[in-house]
Amino acid sequence: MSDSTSSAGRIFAVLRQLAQGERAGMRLKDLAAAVDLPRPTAHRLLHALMAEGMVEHDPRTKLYRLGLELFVLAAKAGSPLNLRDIARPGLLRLTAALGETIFLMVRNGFDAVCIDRSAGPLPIRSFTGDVGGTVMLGIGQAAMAILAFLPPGEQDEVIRYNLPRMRALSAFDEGFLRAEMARVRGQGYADGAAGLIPGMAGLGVPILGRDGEAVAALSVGSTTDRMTPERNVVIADLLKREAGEIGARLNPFDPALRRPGAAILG
Amino acid sequence: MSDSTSSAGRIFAVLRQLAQGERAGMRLKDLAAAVDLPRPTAHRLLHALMAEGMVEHDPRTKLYRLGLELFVLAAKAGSPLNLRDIARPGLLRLTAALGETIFLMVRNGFDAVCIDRSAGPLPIRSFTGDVGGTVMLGIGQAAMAILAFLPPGEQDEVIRYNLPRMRALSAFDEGFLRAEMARVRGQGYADGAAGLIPGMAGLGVPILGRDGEAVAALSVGSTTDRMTPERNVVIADLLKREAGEIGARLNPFDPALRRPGAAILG
DNA sequence: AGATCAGTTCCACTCAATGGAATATGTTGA
DNA sequence: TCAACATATTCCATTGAGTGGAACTGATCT
Repeated sequence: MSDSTSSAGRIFAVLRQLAQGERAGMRLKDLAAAVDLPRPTAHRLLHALMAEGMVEHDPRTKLYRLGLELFVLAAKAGSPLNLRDIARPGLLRLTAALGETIFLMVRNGFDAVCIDRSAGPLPIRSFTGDVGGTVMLGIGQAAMAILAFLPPGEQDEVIRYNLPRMRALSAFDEGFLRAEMARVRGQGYADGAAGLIPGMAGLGVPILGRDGEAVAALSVGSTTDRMTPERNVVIADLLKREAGEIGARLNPFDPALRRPGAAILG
Repeated sequence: MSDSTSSAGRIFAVLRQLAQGERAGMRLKDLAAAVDLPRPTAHRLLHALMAEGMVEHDPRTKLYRLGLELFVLAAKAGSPLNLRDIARPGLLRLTAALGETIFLMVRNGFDAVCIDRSAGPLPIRSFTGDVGGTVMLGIGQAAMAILAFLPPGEQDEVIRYNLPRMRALSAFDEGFLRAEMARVRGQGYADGAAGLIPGMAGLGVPILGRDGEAVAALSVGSTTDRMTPERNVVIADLLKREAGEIGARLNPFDPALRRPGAAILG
């Protein structure tokens, strides 16, 4: 933390704390304690954030919570030619064709973030949750599909970083993870082997950048009874087709870049 | 601007500038000029934001753009009992029943922000755009539905603030706006009178808080040929039913609040 | 009604952020 | 290929913006 502008650190510590905290919001005292700031400092910070619309305050209950301006910023975030815009038609086609909920997940460091979701008719529980939801690379079909299609060096790095975090939740060992990655890489898609959420199953395929490295994934979230082995093959094919098209539209000759071949995503 | 923590102001000025700027990102020089900061300061700020994951930097092109962590924060933002979660089933039902794209917009000061969207089969252009999209209260059917169902005092305030902003875009006069508000209030829904986007039409109904004040809106985005007067009535009825149910589930005896009757949204 | 606790305001001090200058890096043109 | 330029990045002495202890206010509990 050598030279980090500490204002920024504090501001986002506060915002993250509000994001973690109770849905209804947090009181000043608890928030200040949680981020380890004196009350007056936290107070001033919160009011600055309120002026920006990033935090809301219910005067009746004295609760602070995240403001809607964050949606406005998030809407513009993401890869340059906007993966989301490119992928949307594909998501809609898949939902229409399969009658399932489709997720678009992007790699973000050691995690994958859901940046779009096209909802099917049946209600789905997923650890991804909704747009903005995060999972460790390797957990769930989409994030597994991404991990399985990273270059080996990066895979190792991700595993080294994520394994300890995974153990905290459940029993994941490196051997199992690597075997699963190999299997997924072989068949070209991740399916719902790990029954992390009872009754729920899914299937994910990677979206590959020009260099053949996974930058994102498409996945289906569904129930176990709808994901039969025969249907899985059909679904995987459809997903692969769309993912391939998205990847192709992502890559070619990015006009914003000097030469073709540049990575689209950091 | 008396005592505002200027760090926060600068940080969000930078983020907003990145949101406005070109999709592909901005160079340090231009960004610094745009937010009127010396280059080194902008540079330090950007790197602090990168450490937080709020900004990404493509080393090849030297372009800075908004990072995916914003999605993570935005996912947790919004009203306490999470209007979005409450409303989602309704959005899905409506999309299924009507085959149209449904928007969920929430009031945010003088604007309305789209916080969810359930996509129908046909491609829709709307000024709202997507989740995170913003429109002035009064523009478009959803934001008009909200405006029309605010208490008179607030309506005046909104009009006073928004009219100048509106004139910049197109010819809106106060008389027209007020007449439209009265009409919408009378029929209980906003329909696509103003053809701001050629070929596109829509219909919005308010979601009312316990005090009868609009806090949000449901709207349909569609094409003019699909929005016939007869169908509008059917659509309005369906929307009203769902909006009523959402409003009801929003209000009663919020357990987070001491007494029933508190406003859910700031 | 008094006590207690959370929220808010105040302001002198200080240390963190600032930004001018210097350096490094990469880009353009000849 | 190499100079000339433009942009990005690092450095560090200066300083004023943010800090936080203390005091005030107002709400809530007993």
